[in-house]
Amino acid sequence: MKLFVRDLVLTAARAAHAAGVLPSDDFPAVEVQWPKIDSHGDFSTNFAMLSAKSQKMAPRRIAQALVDHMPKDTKQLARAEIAGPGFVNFFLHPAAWPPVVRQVLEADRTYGACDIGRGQSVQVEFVSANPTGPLHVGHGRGAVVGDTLARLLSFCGYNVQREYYINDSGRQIQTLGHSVLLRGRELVGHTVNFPEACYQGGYIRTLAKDLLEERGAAFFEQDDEAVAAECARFAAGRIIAGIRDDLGAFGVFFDEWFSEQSLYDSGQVDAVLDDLKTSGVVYAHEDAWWFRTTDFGDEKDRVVVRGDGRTTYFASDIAYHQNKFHRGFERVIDVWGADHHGYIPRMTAAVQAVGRRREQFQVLLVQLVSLLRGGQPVAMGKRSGEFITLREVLDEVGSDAARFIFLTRGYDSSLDFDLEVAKQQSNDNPVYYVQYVHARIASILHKAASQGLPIDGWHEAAEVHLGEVEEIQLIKALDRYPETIEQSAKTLAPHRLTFYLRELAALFHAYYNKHRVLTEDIQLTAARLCLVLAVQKVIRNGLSLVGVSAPDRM
RNA sequence: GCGCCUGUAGCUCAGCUGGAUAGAGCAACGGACUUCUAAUCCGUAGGUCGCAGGUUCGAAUCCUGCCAGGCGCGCCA
Repeated sequence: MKLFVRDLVLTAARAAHAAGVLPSDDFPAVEVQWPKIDSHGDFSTNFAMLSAKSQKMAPRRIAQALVDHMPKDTKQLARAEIAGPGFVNFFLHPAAWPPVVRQVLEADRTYGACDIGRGQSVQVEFVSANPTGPLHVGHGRGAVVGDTLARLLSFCGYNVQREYYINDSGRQIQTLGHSVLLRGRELVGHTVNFPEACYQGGYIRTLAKDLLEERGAAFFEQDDEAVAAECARFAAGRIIAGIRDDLGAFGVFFDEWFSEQSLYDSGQVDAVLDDLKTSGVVYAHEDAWWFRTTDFGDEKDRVVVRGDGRTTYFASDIAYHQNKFHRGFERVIDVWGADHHGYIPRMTAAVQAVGRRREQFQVLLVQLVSLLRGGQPVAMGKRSGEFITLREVLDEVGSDAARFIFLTRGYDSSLDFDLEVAKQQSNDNPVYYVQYVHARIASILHKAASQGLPIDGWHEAAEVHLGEVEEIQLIKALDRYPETIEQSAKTLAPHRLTFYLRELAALFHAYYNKHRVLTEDIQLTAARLCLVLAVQKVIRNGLSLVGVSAPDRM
């Protein structure tokens, strides 16, 4: 509907120019917005103010010219008026709205989809937690942000791939292997001194026990590097499998689990370092190799190969991101924890050094989650291993509530996740508020069906019988859905979708409390069934993009 | 010290990349179930958008400088 108004403005402007009222045909991009106040109409445009310069005219005079040349042959437009400094406000005829309901019903699951992506190949990399222990709530937030973003982008015509990067190389993995080995030795009767640097969590013992069952006691009696490596491989494999299960229970799935080690095995790390050495981006200083990230705006150069010859994490990350682009992604989005923000300048430097544009690489920093229970912080010791896992949270509050709550704020502000609130089946808990709409409508439809009423799609009665204020407001909200989707995809802001859903839900609940859908009047009932069915579809579509179920009963 | 994020109602947060009289939800107070689900709704109250300048027709939004909180600044990952 917004597009319709945009066309009105443009044709009016052209007509005014043709009639000689507007001197210039250099028009700005037409912006149409939804006014907050009813008296400002259904839509408004700031076109007159924006073109004041190029027209060399006062905004209100331009606005007048627009209004004078507004197409007269349209039935949807009731009137256009000038207001304030030069806004043109559009008032639509109530009959302009019901066709939106028809669009929703006909488009069904594809309502709101668009093609701004034009098949562009995008990778979203998220979670990517080290395989040294189970996921916690913070990872959960990253998982939901990344996953929902991927769903949104793909709904908007992007060709999306979801990837999890496994840091299965380097120090942490060695430590993991060592930790398991030591716990294994304990199990077979040795007294060991368990260093603080090792992983303290109880899951290490479980892993050791599993390994003991599989390989027998003799395995832990050996004492060499190979055994520790074996432990590491075993433990990492198990942990990743666990992570995969936990994410699956959360409705998060990946197309690719990419191994860091594979970059070393295939020689890609060495290859990219060699290339960068020849091009001079990587240089020797003292006894290490440095990346000239300052050339790309970083505050200091960064080491890629240490004095002892070992590469840094950064080195493999350069190779990794080069690899991403080699695989054909035109755009790469990384979702990171906010504590990694210092890493962004060097990573964008790396992306540019391997020949890509800065805009092709974006990082989303997801802020911290504080876990609470009834307002009190839950202790989340890192080293101690005393933390609540994502799995435990899911078991307690359920995937729907957890996912929705993670999206009730923008990812760039920190979030309090209260277990008690998340569990509550009350209006403190926004998931149920939205889901309840779906259930209520399902219930209406159920009853309608039992009375033999038509509930399968568009009915012409809706053309003339949807005129209540609450009905028009609902339809206007339905009309806004496609743009909400597009905007959240464009700005990479999945939380906008949950906010929209709450708004739509509020409008529906208000409508529901004021008007009955099933009435004595068959035509009216048929019309309202159409509306309510359309609302249900949009709720269902929106929830599905967020990865939340749309129950028929609650 | 430098950098990033945040600062909006008592609390938790939105605010459609610059629009008109800044919005929700909690909490508080007062109302609505014989009806298609009260996990809901209606009403009341609540504001110097951290502070000070600047940019322009117009600023919560953009720029600068302060103030406060969080995080980061390794040849760690």
